[in-house]
Amino acid sequence: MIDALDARILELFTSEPRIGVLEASRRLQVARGTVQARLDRLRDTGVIAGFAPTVDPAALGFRVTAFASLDIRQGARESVAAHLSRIPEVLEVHTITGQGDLLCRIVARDNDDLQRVIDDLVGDDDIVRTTTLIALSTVVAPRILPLVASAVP
Amino acid sequence: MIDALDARILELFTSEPRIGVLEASRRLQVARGTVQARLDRLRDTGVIAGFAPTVDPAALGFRVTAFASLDIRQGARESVAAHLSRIPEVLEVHTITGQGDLLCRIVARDNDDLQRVIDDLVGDDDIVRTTTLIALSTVVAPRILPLVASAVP
DNA sequence: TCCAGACTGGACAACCTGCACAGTGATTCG
DNA sequence: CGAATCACTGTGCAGGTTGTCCAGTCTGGA
Repeated sequence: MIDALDARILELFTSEPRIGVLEASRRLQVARGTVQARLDRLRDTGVIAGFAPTVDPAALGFRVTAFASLDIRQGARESVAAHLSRIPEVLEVHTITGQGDLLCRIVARDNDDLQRVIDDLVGDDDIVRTTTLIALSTVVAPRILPLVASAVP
Repeated sequence: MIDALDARILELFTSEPRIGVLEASRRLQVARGTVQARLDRLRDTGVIAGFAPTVDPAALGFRVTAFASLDIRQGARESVAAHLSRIPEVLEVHTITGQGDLLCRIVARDNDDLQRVIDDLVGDDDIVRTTTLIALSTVVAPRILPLVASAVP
């Protein structure tokens, strides 16, 4: 899938994104065209989904992160999904196995605000039950480099 | 915290990251220095955490995403955290309220591979119980723009 | 009214990008 | 075995962009 050079490119651009292709090629001791071609390929194959800036919700004032598990009425997934996507504090929703039907990642300004967001959430009659888990602290921050390294043959 | 111009800058760089400061200033009808100053400030205040490439685990061959809730022995959080951070498939771990003690986001190549990852996970004696939720589909993909828009006064 | 902060428009040198090219080495295939 | 294919190298060029200045203007607040 990817080789050691790809991994080193990903590592380099993850730790120093503003580095540029030329400087990267110098650091990696390869030709500029090679780095360019690798980056193009990584983008084409979808490994690199994009170079969007990473926005920190906490810095925007949304200091509370929580996960909500939703049980929904059968066949109502579409409408619930539409409902959830209209709530800006809902950052991510997955269909899951197990107890609940949907798992949402949500943020709020504080605990009071979280109550408001959850009230918004459950404002849909097709949502039967919810369980909310508040994230108290981040033990391992979102990361991808170890996985990239482990993906190299 | 941020104003409408900040929000438009974030939107623009999120949807077209390779755009550059100059082109952005043209699109937004403001001076280049303004965009540059705003970007610097957004980075200084931590709103923009970075411009790291977004790596898609699925494109790397890790097609299964799951969430594992771990109950751990009291006072063992540190050692468990160290244990988890050594597993590359563990992308993110939070301390949470509620049933479990830790919530992990993990990926694996397929369901068989997920079993291996979970076996790795529970290989720590301080982990008392685990519940695993497999993400079957993504209803709302990770997003931040609606939140950015809602943060504007 | 005055001031500090933000925005504008302009300038400059230095740098980087996108693109192209020929040459080389390794691997695959007939 | 020879040929073809592919990736990488090293190089060059034109054009655009960046980082960094500056002076002037505008705005809201003291």
